Amino acid sequence: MSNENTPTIKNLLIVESPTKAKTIGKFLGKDFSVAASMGHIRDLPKNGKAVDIENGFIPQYVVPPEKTKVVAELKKLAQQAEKVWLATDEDREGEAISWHLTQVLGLDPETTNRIVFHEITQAAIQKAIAQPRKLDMDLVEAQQARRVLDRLVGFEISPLLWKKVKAGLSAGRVQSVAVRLIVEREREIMNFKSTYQFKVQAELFTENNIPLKAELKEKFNESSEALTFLNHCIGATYKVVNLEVKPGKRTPPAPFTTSTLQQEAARKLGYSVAQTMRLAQSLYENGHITYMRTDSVTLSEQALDAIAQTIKTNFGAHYYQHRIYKTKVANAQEAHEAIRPTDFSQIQIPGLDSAEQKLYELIWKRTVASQMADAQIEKTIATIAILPTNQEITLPQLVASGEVIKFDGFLKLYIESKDEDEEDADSQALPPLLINQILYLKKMTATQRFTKHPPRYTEATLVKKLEELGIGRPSTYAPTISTIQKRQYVVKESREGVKRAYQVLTLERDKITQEEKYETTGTEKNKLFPTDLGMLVTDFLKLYFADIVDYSFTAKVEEEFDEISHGRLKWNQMLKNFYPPFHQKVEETEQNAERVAGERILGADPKTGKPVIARLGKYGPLVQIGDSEDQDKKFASLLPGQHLETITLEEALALFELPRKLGTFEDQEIVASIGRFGPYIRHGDKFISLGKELSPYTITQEQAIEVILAKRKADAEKVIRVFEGTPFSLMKGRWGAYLSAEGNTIALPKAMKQNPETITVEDCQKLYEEYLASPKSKRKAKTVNKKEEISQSPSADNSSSGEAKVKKTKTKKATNNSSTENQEKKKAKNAKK
DNA sequence: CAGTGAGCGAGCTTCCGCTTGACTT
Repeated sequence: MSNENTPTIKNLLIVESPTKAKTIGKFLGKDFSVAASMGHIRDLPKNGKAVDIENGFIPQYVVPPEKTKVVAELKKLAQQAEKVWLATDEDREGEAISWHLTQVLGLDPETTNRIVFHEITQAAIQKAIAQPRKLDMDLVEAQQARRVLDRLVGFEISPLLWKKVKAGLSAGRVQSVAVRLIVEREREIMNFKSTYQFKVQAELFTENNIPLKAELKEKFNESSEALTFLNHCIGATYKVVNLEVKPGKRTPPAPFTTSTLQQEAARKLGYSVAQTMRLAQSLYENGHITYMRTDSVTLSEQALDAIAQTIKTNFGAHYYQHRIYKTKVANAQEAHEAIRPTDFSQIQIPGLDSAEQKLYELIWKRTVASQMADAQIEKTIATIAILPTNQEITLPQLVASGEVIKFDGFLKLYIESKDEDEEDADSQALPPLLINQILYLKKMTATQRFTKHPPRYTEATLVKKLEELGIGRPSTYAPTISTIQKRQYVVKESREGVKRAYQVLTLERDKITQEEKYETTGTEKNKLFPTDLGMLVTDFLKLYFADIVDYSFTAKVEEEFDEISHGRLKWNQMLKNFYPPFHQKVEETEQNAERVAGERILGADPKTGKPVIARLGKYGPLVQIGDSEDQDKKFASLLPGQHLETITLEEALALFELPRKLGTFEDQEIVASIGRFGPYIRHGDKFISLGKELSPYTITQEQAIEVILAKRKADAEKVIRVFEGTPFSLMKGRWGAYLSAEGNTIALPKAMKQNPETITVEDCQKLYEEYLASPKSKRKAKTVNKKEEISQSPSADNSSSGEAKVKKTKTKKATNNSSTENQEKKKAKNAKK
C-alpha cells in the first residue's frame, strides 16, 4: 500500500552492523539498499514471565524500547522492498537475528533469502548473493535453547543470592565461573608456601677478554652448601668440555582475534580490555580495520595478496611465507575474519590520536608478520667443567647457553610479549668457543631465590582463560569483566610489595664475601583480587550449584546446542532434561540454606573477655567485639588485602586501635583514623586522605608531618593568586581555575575560568555571596537541619550524641526481641515441613 | 564529606549475546 511518491526498493539487504552496511552499500549497485539491525532486535522481556515453563519452555519475545526505532525503520524499508535478503552473521546468534527479522517484518521464513559471507569484500558478497539459502531453523532453535537456559539459570539463582547473601547480587553461567577462577587462584596464593634455593651464576671471560655468563646445573638448598661449593672453586680452572650447536626456528603468531588483541594490547600498551575495545571500535567505524569482535584467525584472499605485496616491497621476497591459520579455540564460530587492517599501504594514519595509532600499528604489524618467514636461530650450549685445586673433589658443571639469530624473518617486524607466568630465558650472544678452551673467572655468585606464587589474573589473562574454557564470546569478554567488578565480587587493584631480605655469596679474586640484599616482592599492578563477597558467593554456588559453576558446564551445554543445531535433539527436550533437577535444587536451597555472612569467631578480647567475630556486614567485611546480643559491641572494617577467612585475632584487635593520636604539630593535634572515604589524618580541622602507601595503624608522627607539609606544598602549587587581607584565593584545579574561600570551593563562570587574571576582589565577593545563597550549599543546610531536629527532641539536654545513643539502644532492644521471635517462627515453619 | 555496621518492609534488583549512539561530567 505504499504511497505512489515513495520510491520502491528492488532489494533490501539487512546486516547487523551499520558500518558493514555502509561498506557493502558501496560494493552493490543501485539495485540494493543496505540496512542494519544493530544486533538483536527482540529479546525476552526484562522482567515478568518470559518463559512458559509448564508448556514446553515457550519464550515470549518483545522488541525492547531502545530498538523500536530501528525496527520501525526496517519495517518501512521492507514494505517498500520487492525482495529482502537476510545477511546477518553466520553463527547461532546471527541466524536467530534473521529469524526474528522474519517475524517482525512479516516475512516467510520458508522462502526469504538468507545469505552469508565471512569477509567484507566485493567478491565474497557477490558470491553470497549468487547462492542464497533458507533459514536454518535448527540453528535458530539452538540459539533459543541457549537464551532460555541462560535466563533460567540467571534469574533463578540471582534471587537466591538476594535472599541468602545480599540484595542486587547476580549469578550466571559465565560471570560466576569468571569469579570462581579469581577466587580459586587467590586461595592457591593464600596456601602457597614459598621455598628457596641458591642459584649459582658465573661471569667468565676468554683470553681475549670477551665476557660470557654461565649457570651451575645444580642448585643448593642451604647457604652452607653454597659456601662449601664456592670454597672448592677458589683457584679452580674453567674448561670448556662440550659444545652443542642446535639449529632452531620460531614461527609468527596467528593474526589477532578479540581475545589475543586484548591480551597483547594489555601487555604491550597497558590498555584495559574495555579501552582496547573502544579504540578498536573507533578504528573499525572509520574503516581502518575489519570487525573487532571475532574468534577467527582467517584472512581473506584479498588481504593475503595485499600482505604479500607489502612484505615483498618492504622486506624482500625471502621474508614472505604464505600461511593458513586454523583456530584452536573450542566453540569458535568464525563468522568474521581475523582483526586486520583494511589497507596495508600505510602504517601511520593521519588523524588518529596516539592511543588509536598505537593499537593500529600493533594490528598492522601482527597481521603482516603472520605471513612472514620463520626466524632461523642457532642455539649454542657450552658445558664448562670446574677443575678444583684439590683433584679428589668433583664439582658440578656450568652451562653457558647462547642464541644467535641467523635470519630474523618475522622477528624483524613483530615480537609477541609474554605473560608473567611464562619464563623468558635471557639470551646472550656467546663468543666463539672451542673444546678444551680455558676460561677465566671474574666472579661467581650464589643467590638465594624464592619460589613465586601463581600469578593473579589481569583482565587480559582472565579473558585468555575464559576463552580456553570456551566460556563467553568476543562480544561479552569486556562486559563480563565489568559486571563482576560492578557486583563487587572482584576489584582491580595495584598493591605495593614488601621488602624481603635475601642472601648473596660472592666469590671474587679468590675471596668469598657474604651479604644481605633486599628485594621488593609481591608487587601487583592492575590485578584482579576477589573480595570477601566474591569468595562467599563462590563458596555458596559451589556448595549448592556445583554443576553450574563447574569449569566444564559451558562446554557440556555447548555440545547439546550443537546437537540441536544438527537436528539431533529438540531444543525444548534439552531444557526438559536440564530444568527439573536444577529447579528442585533452587527450591531446596531456598528452604534449607543458612544466610551467608562468612562468620568466624577469632577468639576472645584479652581486655574484656568478649568474643571477637569476623563477618560480612552491610557495608563490607568487618570484625566486631561482643556478640550480637551485646549492646556495647564495637565494629571495625577490614583493611584492603585482609580477608574474613584469614584474618587473625591479633590483626582484628589492631583494627580497634583507632583513632590514633600522633601528638601535636604547630600547636594542633594530629589524629589518624579511617572514615567513610578511607584512611585519613586530621591536623586541627584539616583532613588529609592517606594514600595506599601509608596505613593509619602504623603511620608515625614524623610521617604524618611529612604528609601535612607535602599537602601544604601541593596546595600552594595550586594557588594562582591570593587576595591579601581577604579570605579569597584563586586555585588551579583539574578542570581549570576555581575560587577558594574559608574552606569552600566555588566554581567560576566560564569566561572567568579562561582568564583568571582579570578577576577582582569584588567578583570574588559577589561569587561567594551567590554561592552561600545558592542551593549548592544544600549540604550545609542539611547538617544544620539535623542538629535542629536533635535539639528539638523532648529530653533536650545539650549532648546530642548522648541523645542519639539512648535512641539507638532503645531500638536495638526492640529489634533483638523481634529477631528472636522471627527465628522461632522460622523454626516452627521448618518443623511443619 | 571524615565516628556505619540493626531491622521494619514496599518495590526493586538479576542472565548472555548481538549491536551503536545519546546523554552528562
